[in-house]
Amino acid sequence: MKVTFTLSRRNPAEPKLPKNYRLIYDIVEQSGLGRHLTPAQIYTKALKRRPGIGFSTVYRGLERLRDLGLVSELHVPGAEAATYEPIGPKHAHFRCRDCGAIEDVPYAVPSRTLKALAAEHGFTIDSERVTFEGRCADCAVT
Amino acid sequence: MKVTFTLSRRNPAEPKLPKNYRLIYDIVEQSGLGRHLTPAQIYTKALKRRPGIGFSTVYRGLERLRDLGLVSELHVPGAEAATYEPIGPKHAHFRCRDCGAIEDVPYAVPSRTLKALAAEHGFTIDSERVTFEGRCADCAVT
DNA sequence: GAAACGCGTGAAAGTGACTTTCACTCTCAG
DNA sequence: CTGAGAGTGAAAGTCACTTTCACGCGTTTC
Repeated sequence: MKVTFTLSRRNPAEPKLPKNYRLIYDIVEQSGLGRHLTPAQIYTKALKRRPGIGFSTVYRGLERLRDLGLVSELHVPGAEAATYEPIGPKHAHFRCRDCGAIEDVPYAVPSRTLKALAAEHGFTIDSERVTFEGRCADCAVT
Repeated sequence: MKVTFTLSRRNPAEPKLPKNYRLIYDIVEQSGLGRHLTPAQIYTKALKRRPGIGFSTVYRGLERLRDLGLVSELHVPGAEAATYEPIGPKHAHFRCRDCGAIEDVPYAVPSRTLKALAAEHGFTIDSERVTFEGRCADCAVT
């Protein structure tokens, strides 16, 4: 799945993404949907492809990519670090309280509901985050 | 482990909960529904009522109260620290990306949906967290 | 009562995820 | 070629939170 060139095709006039940032983008993208990488994991993978790359570069890259809307940042309560995933269809997350595994869950708050809430409270809603917690199939057995 | 605390609000005259934990509970409780206090804020309030109380005691107390299900812990992406609120009806949270204010929002994932998701994926769901992000009424004007 | 026990306590040090700083390097328009 | 600005890596800093530990207070057990 070569999405990598859509980036430049989408807006060729846009300033080129620095190659390290591009590398980080590729790593997250290639992790695939449903995978959730921590900055440390991304750094490890990046090191193999570009020895000498710094930790701070990875953080900076993730920050930039997040701001550009190219990757999605995810904070899950109970998880020690943030995780990053490719942009995909809206979904919720499930975290197992025992093993800490994070799974994608196909759920989104109905847009009708969002509109109603926004109208009622007088705010605008840009994004939503839904996280479930419980015990995953594997841990439930024990 | 014997649970010696009966913390029913109907009988506050029987505080078997260590007094510092009770103090912390009272502070969160008195903050009222819809308020969200950080440990630092709670510590400040606690200091006024019981000079000399330690930071660690506040953290320990919150941890205990959370485990006992007496207060609710809330991690909001973008907010630097966790916040605590009294136990109340299930609701979602809204955070303004500009001023950082956190508001309660009356929304909960339908229990029918929860059951369906749990059955489909083979996990059990103990809790859910829904957070919206956007611009609040005040900040939208500017 | 007195001794024994255990939970609660506060200060301080530790941890770990991120962030900032800074001197250096690379890139590229002019 | 050249200079300005963006990017970079190492290291130090920040900050929320956790752990440790010696002490103390209250309760239990003679």
